Amino acid sequence: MKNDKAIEIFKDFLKRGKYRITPERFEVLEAALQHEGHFGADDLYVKMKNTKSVISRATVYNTLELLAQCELISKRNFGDNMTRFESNFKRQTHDHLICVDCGRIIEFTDPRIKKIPQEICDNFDFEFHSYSFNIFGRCKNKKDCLNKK
Amino acid sequence: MKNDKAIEIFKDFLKRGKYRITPERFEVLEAALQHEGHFGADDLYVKMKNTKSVISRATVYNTLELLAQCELISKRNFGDNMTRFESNFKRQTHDHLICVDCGRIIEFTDPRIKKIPQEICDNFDFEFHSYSFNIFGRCKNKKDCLNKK
DNA sequence: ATTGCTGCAAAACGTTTGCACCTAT
DNA sequence: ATAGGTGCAAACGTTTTGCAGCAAT
Repeated sequence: MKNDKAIEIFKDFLKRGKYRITPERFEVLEAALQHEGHFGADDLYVKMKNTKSVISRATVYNTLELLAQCELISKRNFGDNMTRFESNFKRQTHDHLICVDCGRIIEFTDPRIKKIPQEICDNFDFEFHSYSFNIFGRCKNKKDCLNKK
Repeated sequence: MKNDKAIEIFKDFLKRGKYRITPERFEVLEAALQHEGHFGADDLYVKMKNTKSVISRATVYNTLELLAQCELISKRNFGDNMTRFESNFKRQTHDHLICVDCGRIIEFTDPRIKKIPQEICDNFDFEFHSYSFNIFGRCKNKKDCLNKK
């Protein structure tokens, strides 16, 4: 199965941090990896509940935090006061273009962006951790517009 | 007084949008411009209340939204589920470097970043609105570290 | 056996809304 | 006169917490 590698990475991370290996944590990992695109913690909780899981909200929130720490998933923030996650597993790093009308999220990569964060950190005597580059606009082609808002 | 220009800009914006000119709105503008650095909407509300204002929470939130619309202030999001604002008035655009340990926010500018957002929007047939570029790291020099977290 | 993790519910937090009154137009 | 804005409080949605029981070490 293709998630075996992720399971192994998570297990190692838990061991290294002296966190316990529990079935619930792997249940959340499984659900997070199988989720398409970006999702909120509560979305995932509800989705898991709908598939007869007995997991608790707290465990989902806690585990997503751990998964973000070991970089199997990324935490995102698109300015709507809701933390979103997305799987990093077997995906290249990318940035986001968000339509302020309909909320549609487009992923893009630009080679010019890559080296900037590390350089800025060096300039200010910071140890680089992560960065987020979000561009907000309006999609002109309204055929694609989801108009969720 | 140096905020006269901002008051004028806001007044024009309100007229253009057929919003009413009310003393409360200018009270919020005044407070926002005089606030140093980044602030949350509720911080500003509390600060205004502490200086004997009778303004309501709803008015502060609504007015900050209007001030962001006319670009006298900027809305920021540093990943902690709290919208922050900062005055744009007489300031050059900049990006942010945030310490994940202590929450300290450093502003920087990098000329390479400027043109990217518009280009990306063109590529995807979007009308450019705004962008945010946040870098997260840990400050190595712990003398400066605020250790708020 | 001992912590740490879990589920549950309730609290906390920032933000938004509903409503009656008020005020700028 | 009348839309629209205001203050207040209560509701909202997301996230965090407290606690008793459970399970991984």
